[in-house]
Amino acid sequence: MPQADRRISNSREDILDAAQRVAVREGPAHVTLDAVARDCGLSKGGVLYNFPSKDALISGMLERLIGTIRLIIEQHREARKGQPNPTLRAVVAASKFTDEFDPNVQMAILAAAAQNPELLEPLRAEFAEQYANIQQEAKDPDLAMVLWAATHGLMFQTLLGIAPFPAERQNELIDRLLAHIEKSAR
Amino acid sequence: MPQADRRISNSREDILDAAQRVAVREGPAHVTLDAVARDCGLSKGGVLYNFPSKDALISGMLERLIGTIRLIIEQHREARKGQPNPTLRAVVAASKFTDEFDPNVQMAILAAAAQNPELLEPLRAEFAEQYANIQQEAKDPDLAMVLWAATHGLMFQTLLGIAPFPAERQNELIDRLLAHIEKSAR
DNA sequence: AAAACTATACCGACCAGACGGTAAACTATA
DNA sequence: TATAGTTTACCGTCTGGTCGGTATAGTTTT
Repeated sequence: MPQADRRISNSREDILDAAQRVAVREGPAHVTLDAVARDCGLSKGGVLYNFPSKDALISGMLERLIGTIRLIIEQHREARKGQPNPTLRAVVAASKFTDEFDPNVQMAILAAAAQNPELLEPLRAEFAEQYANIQQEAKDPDLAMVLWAATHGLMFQTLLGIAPFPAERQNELIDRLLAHIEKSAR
Repeated sequence: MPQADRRISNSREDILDAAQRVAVREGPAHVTLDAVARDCGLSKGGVLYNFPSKDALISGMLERLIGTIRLIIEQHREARKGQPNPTLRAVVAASKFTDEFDPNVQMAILAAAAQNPELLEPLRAEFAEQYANIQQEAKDPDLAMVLWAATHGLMFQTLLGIAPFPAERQNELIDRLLAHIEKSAR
């Protein structure tokens, strides 16, 4: 990503921004090519020039989403370098910041994935990598997996809006998770 | 639900059966009123007579799904009556049988919920009840929640096809979960 | 008991709108 | 002037939903 590339066309980023805005503002179902085009001040043709299909657009959204999450995780992991279970702890800690990512955006991706499961491939890859790292670092791999899964359980519950407790309680639980991990490392 | 009621019209059940078949056979995106009607040998009008809207149909699917899962959980809970954490252990144990419910069916509901989150209300209610029971029964409520969440994490991973391990490993993990619960009860 | 009436369950043609995608023409830039 | 980027106009399809109509069974009226 040299500067040249970015200047020539930051339309892609603009379009992805617009797609997110549309998802947040109008709901996951309204992330259509027309709506996105309208929002970013481009024509539909212009959008389709940058993303040759709607699936490509959704893919772009997911990849960018994973990218930013990855960054957060990486920061947390850096801070825990040398300590036990750095990846697991980073992932769990990062999950506290998930609220910043609007559920509607994630739901838009999920809805698209219902029609074309391959769209989730980047997510699968990310999970596979996390899995490998966590397993390798863990003294008790099974326990590590349980705690990793718990994080996802909490995330999905809030994503779908079916969590039976408020956000603060969820944060408590995440802290409890982290405590568990530290205890298990000893 | 006296017998009379059921005999007068089992169309609703027939339609729900068809909707499931369509979801499994053609994928979540193809669960349309036309497709369901075709599959159950009714006309679209007939389907809409029984379910006044597509949302109503999806709602029907979800409610029936929850009903059957509830049954399984109830059986497990009955078998654990008097022991500690009966609900939590029942829910976790029942999650082993989730594979029997085709992901496509669940994805169809999820996709519809992206357009109308209220559709998930029955699920929210079910979760709230599980939550209340589990919390009340647990000696360590936080830990119980972590394990409950872990179950959901595993379920969602396989539902979305992004689990980084095979089904056997997942079952191992569930057993590990159960072991954890028993240990924590002492 | 025959006729008139009503309710239930269903049919199937049709519609309006949304949506993804295409193609040709235009524009600016290097 | 060639190429990248974008616009405009249009198309075809899919889909949820409406609506008038029908057949059958049951109920009331005469």
